[in-house]
Amino acid sequence: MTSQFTARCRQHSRSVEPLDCARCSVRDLAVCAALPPPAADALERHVTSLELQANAELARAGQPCRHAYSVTSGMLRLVRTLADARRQVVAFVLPGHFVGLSEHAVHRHGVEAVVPSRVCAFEIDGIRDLRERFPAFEHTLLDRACRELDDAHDAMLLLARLSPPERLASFLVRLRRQMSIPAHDPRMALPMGRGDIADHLGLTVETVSRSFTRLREQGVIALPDPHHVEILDPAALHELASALH
Amino acid sequence: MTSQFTARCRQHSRSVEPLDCARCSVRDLAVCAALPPPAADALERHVTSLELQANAELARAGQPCRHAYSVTSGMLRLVRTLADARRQVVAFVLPGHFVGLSEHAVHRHGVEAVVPSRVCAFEIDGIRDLRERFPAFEHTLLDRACRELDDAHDAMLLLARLSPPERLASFLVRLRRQMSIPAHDPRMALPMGRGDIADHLGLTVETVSRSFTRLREQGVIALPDPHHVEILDPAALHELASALH
DNA sequence: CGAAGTCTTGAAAAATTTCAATTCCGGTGG
DNA sequence: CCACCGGAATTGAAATTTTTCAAGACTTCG
Repeated sequence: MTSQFTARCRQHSRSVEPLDCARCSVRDLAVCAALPPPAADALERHVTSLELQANAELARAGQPCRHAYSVTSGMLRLVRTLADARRQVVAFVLPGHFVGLSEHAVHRHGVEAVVPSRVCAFEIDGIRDLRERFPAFEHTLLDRACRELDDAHDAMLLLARLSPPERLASFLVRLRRQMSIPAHDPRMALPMGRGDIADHLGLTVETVSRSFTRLREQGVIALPDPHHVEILDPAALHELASALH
Repeated sequence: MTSQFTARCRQHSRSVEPLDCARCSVRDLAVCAALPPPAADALERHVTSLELQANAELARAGQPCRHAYSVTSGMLRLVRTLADARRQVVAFVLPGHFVGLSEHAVHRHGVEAVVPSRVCAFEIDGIRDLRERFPAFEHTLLDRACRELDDAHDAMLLLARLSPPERLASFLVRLRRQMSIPAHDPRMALPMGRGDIADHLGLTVETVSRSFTRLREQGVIALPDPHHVEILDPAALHELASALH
C-alpha cells in the first residue's frame, strides 16, 4: 500500500518502516487506544507510517478517500478552497488526532502538513472492517466525531460573531489547550504562518497582524518572533476569549 | 417521564399520547429506522411525543442533557448565545433529524421551536443502552454525526469567506434541499424570521433584508411576502451559491 | 380593526479589507 | 562569518463593506 503515497507525494513524503505501535508516542491519545489487543494487531497490519515535509499534501479535495490518518508528530491543516482562491482552514490537526472518519467517498478538504510531520495511514477498508467487528472502536469514533462537531460549532460562533482580537484570543487559548501547554508556562509556539491563521479565523493576514499587535500593545502577549507568543496577562486573554471558553 | 417537560415548558408544550411509531411520518428518515424491530420496541418504551408552540424552549444551554429529540414536524433551531446577547443559530433542525447525540453532560446550545413543532423525546439512558446493544444504531448515529460535521464545515466556510448575498443564496439552496423541495417547484416557505436568518449567517437583520432585496432586484427571486420565496432564476441562485454546492 | 412586532429602507458611522510600502527574518552563498 | 536575497510580517492610508442608528411601512394576530 505504500506505493500510491510515494507516487503521489514523491518529493514530499516517504514511508518509514518498520512500525512499532507499542512504542507509539501518541498511543494513549490516538484512536488505537480504543482497541483491544487483538484488534490493535489487526490495525497494525493495515497501517503505514509516513513522514511529511512542511506543506506536503496528504490528500486533495475531490480525491477519493482511501485512507484515514492519525497524526503522531507535527501538525496538519484541513483546507477548503474556492475556485477564486478564497480559503478556509477548517481545522488544525495535532498529534493524537484523527483525520478521515467520515464515510464520504471523496475528500471534502485538502489535508496538508503545516510543519514537518509524521502520520499513520490506515486503509479505509481496514477501518471499516474494524468498526464492524469492534463496537468499542465505533463508539470511540462517534465520541470523537461529537467532540469535533462541538469544536466546529464553537468555530461557527467565533466566525459569525467575534471581533478579530476576540477570535485571535480564542484561537490562542484553544491552541494552548490542544497542545496541552500547562497554564503556568507562558510560552507557546505558533507553527503555522499568519496566512493560515487568517484563513482559519476568517480574516486577512493584515487584520491578524494588527490583532497581534493590538494584544501586544495592551500587554496581553509578547511576540519574541512571529512564531512564538508569550502570554503576559492570562486573565486578560481569557477575558477576551471568554465567549468560547 | 412526562412530568419534567410539562413542568419546564408548561405554557409551551404538552405531551401527546398515545404514540404510534409504526405510523410515524418520518419513520424512514429518522434514526428509528436504523433499529431492528425488537430494538424499535425497546425504543418506543423510552419515548414521549411533545407538541411545541412557536419559540418554545425544549432545552437551554447549560442544562443537563436528559433527552435526545427526533423532530417529526415543524422546525427547531439550535442556538448559542453570548453574555452580551450576541447570538448564533448553529443549525435549523427539520423533520427526520435528530438532536442530542453528543455525549455531553450539559447542553451546549439552546433548542427552540421556530414554528409549532412536534418532537419525540428519548431518555438519554435508553439511547445509551440501545447504542450498546445494537451496533447498527451506533453506526447510524456516527453516520449522522459525520454528515453534521460536514455541514458544520460548510457553514464555517460560508461564515468565514462568503459575501452576504452568497451566504443567503447558499442558505436558500441548502434549505430547499433539507426540505426536499423538487427542483421544478419554484416556491418555498421560510418558516424562520429575518433575525434567525441573520444569526445563522453571521449578519445583521438589516444586511439580510438588503441581501433579499438585492436578489429580488436582480431577478433571482421574488418575495410574495417575508416568509415566502420564489426562485425565478435557479441558475443565478446556484451560481451565487456555487461555493458551497 | 388596531397594536405590536417585523421587515425594509436610508444615511451616517465604524470596522475590515485592499493596496502599497517598509521591515524583519531565515536561509544561502560568497 | 557576514552580507545578501526572498518570503513573511508589519504598518500606513485609502477604499469598501457592513454595521449602527433612525424612521417608516407592512403583517400578523389578537
